Amino acid sequence: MPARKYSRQREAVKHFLMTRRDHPTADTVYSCLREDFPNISLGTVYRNLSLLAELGEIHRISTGSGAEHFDGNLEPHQHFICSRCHTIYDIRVDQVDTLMDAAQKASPGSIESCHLNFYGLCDQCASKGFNEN
Amino acid sequence: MPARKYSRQREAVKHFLMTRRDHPTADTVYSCLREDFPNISLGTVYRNLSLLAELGEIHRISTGSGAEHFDGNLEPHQHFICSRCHTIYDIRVDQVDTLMDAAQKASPGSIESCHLNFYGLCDQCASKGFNEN
DNA sequence: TTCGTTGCAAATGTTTTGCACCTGA
DNA sequence: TCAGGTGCAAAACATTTGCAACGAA
Repeated sequence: MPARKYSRQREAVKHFLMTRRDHPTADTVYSCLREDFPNISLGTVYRNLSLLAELGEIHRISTGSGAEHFDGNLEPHQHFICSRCHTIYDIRVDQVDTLMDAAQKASPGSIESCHLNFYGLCDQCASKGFNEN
Repeated sequence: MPARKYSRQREAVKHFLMTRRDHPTADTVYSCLREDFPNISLGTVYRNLSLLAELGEIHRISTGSGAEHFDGNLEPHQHFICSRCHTIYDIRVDQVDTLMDAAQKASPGSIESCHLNFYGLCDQCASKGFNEN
């Protein structure tokens, strides 16, 4: 890994994610940062998102539909993803540490992290009378 | 949802996944099926994978790196994904039902399924002396 | 006959990369 | 000074889609 230098852009990407309570995609980060950095490029946003994720300073969320989402919230938490509107909600489940201990016993390697996504219809969509399909 | 007709290709996609113990990508499914169906197209493979996943006859696995993987194993199980070689291992953790009950209480919607991925270095990679980065 | 399915190819959407220039240390 | 970072544009991937022909019911 090469040495790292300060960059205004990287700082802005991280700061932006930390002040959001939702889970933007790279493209959303790009559009929003453009307001402060009219010349920032999408490539730079992607490069910094990948780097920050690798450093563990942000989290990458794969929902299984379309683009990746990013999360600046480092508190341990999990996600509920609505199968209809694809909104990602934060939820907090306590038993995760116990779960990881149990999983470690059955695991072909040393577990370092765990992504726990719950899927279903969110209450908003349910109240609009949507059913699953 | 439209009525469904039998198709040799869809049957082959499903059969292929059920006989594999690993977790192929769409492209792998395509390449392997080409041996039996020299004319099958990638589009058809994608269409059938999506359809089967929607019907719950196979599972879609998002690892967060590159293409989606598919799994014909419908037994409840979870995955350990090596951060270095990206191999997906099946693991079995028992507490998942309890966990889902607990999550339901904190959830902004009705939970229907849950994807649980563990990340870390697999023993193979660890023994090759790799560290995390 | 009907309508879902296929193969093909083109299109789309997302992410990565090469390169010349810029900038922080 | 110089390695890392940036902007830009092109490329690389992964996946979806339009359409005419095909095939199951």
